[in-house]
Amino acid sequence: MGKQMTEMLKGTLEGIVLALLTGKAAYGYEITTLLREQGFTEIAEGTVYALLVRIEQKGLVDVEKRPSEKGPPRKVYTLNAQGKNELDEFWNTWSFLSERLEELRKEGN
Amino acid sequence: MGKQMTEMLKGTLEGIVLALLTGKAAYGYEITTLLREQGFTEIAEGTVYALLVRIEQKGLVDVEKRPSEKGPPRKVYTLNAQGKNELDEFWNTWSFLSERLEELRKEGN
DNA sequence: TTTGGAACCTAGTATTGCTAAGTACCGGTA
DNA sequence: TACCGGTACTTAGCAATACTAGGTTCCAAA
Repeated sequence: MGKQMTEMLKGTLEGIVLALLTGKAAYGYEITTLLREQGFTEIAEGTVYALLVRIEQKGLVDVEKRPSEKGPPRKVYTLNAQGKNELDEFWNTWSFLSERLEELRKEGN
Repeated sequence: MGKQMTEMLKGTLEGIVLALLTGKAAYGYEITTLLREQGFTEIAEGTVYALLVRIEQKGLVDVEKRPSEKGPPRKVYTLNAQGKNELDEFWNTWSFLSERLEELRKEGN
């Protein structure tokens, strides 16, 4: 992963995962796969699991264990009310930053 | 500063400062003021100085000391060729992330 | 002399993504 | 049976970066 991307993901990856969970519960391995499909091809597996632990501890998601036919049980994450709030805030913060950067890019000669 | 914004600035603040330096040299105190005017009202002064040390050590800027009428000498930073390359890469990384996020936002129901 | 603003510096902390290694479960294959 | 590969999750230690909270220097004005 490019160093720039790694640093830029700090603070956005959590929002990205929360957004992925909107309207659709998912488990860790699945989320990693989704991220890779969306173009984040080099996201480390461990990164995702660590992030999921974090958002669970923050109370942004509800967790349910479900058996899998192909391996150890899955931990399925569902966005709860608090998680939705956090996601709203994330979009606000993102919008602000995004607008500032687009202005800066325009000015750049 | 909101915690989300703090985390989101990781990886973008450097790009923002490089962008500010495009076509216009500036010194630390001035850059801090510029950032505040652009809406980043709570950027810590120490953060900017530390960042300037970093980009100087990475060789992205040239530095010149100039006397000031009102205090200790200013350190004026100018974007050099390597800095312009870094800024280009920054915009590429930013564009990628930005596009992914806009897609995610659209999908969010 | 003291105060305040301009201008810069830095040690320590918290957060977060990555590296690298591991465990558990199961089906297929030699 | 024994092994391998894919699914699925976990964790300890490291690196990068923004913040906190102090500090220093210089000069002019009160």
